[in-house]
Amino acid sequence: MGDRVTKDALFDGFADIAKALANGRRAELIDVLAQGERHVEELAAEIGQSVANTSFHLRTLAAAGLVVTRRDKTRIYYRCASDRVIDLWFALRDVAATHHAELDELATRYLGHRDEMDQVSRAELTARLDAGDVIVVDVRPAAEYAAGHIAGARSIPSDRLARELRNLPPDVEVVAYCRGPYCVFADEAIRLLRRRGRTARRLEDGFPEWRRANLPVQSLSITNAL
Amino acid sequence: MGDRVTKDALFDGFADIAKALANGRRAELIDVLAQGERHVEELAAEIGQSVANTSFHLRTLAAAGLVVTRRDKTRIYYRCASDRVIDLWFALRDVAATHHAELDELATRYLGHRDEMDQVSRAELTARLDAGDVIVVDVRPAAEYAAGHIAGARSIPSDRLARELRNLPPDVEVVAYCRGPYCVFADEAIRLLRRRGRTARRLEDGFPEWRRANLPVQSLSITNAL
DNA sequence: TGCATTCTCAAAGAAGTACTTGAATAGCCT
DNA sequence: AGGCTATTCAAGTACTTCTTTGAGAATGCA
Repeated sequence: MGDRVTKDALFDGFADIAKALANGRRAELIDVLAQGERHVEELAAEIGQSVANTSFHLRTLAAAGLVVTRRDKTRIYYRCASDRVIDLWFALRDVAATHHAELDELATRYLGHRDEMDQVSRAELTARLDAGDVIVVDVRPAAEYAAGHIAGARSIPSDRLARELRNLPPDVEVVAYCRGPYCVFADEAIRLLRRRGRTARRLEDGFPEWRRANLPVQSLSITNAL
Repeated sequence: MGDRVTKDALFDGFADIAKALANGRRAELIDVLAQGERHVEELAAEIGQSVANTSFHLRTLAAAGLVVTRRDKTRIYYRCASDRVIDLWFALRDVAATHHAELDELATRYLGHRDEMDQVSRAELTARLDAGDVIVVDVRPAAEYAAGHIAGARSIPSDRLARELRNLPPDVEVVAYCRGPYCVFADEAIRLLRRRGRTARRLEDGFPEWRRANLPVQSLSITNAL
């Protein structure tokens, strides 16, 4: 009790959690799993890795307790172990954005320039949803919409937006959202919508941040309006 | 923009932050630096490592942007780059406590059994400090008290408590605090005080949590009552 | 029961990390 | 200027991690 060896072992335990996140592919996995549960094959496609390597990274995350699994027939679904894991991921991103010297440049290269002023806040969207004068479009992959989305949002994955645009009622502003601040789907959607003459803005951040703010969400099986 | 290679580079950037924390000795350093700034030699003693190795770990933390330095004469003082780093450390500990299978056992082995019911909440201590019917004792090393402490607290580092106990007014409850939930100083102090017949309790968590809750703090140079 | 699907495991090489030792640097003080 | 102190750097060894490949295990369906 109180000795060096035990203290070192304890802090090695904390470091184990950080080790689990200390790989870019695993960070991508957590970012995807923050949207909701997914199975291995989909996750492998999302992070652009082999199924074997994805499985290896998922086991690493599971060994640290960050993700848990559920089997349905031959599929195994992974999900974040709890909202605490999501909060840790947010905190990590936050530190990276504030202090990591090169991250700004990397983010700009991946995302392009984004006009922060041109985003809809969660508070504004809540009010506009109540007023009913806005169409909210979820441009993430359909599996993520199914696992959970903003209550009242409509799913149009970004690769289908060009085709389905005609089905959106005209003369109503569109608000698009995606995975979060480091996701390009909503930005691409906004650009496309504006080229087609629509009024469109991006929701600040994405679905996980909306959910963590205790705002109303739905999933295709369970409705969880708050 | 939006391509695989750039996305991987971006998430490797996030992983860099996690890598910085992915070592037990660096985790200990952050836990100490969450108390306030310290110089290399002290930090080396705190984590039980050589100065060279401590310096190496500190540079690793600095390269990731988690800590920054300040020179004063021949000493170099390290401190956390911002409160976001502290929040990340809290989030990491939180996940570890909730999901890391062996951490509970490691923590109990290091800390011994701690009666959660027997702690003073921050809210209660704030009220009692206003009422003035309590003595608050900071049992961390003197350097940490100097860098910042609870407003109104008195410094008695745990290794000096037995000798200085007689100077504490009798018949007043003592509340001891230290670095946080994974620090043994306050627990040891409480045990000693009770053996000597004093009424004594531990403050929940420690100084960094008090400060992050925006409660009044002081340092030996600057007073920052809120 | 047999076969397909989905995921995990094992081995192996390349790359990266931790800690020690001893030398080098940078700023102080007389 | 010269010696002093505090810190960093460099080299070396032992250990760990990442990714690929191909085999293996668990479940479901016909």
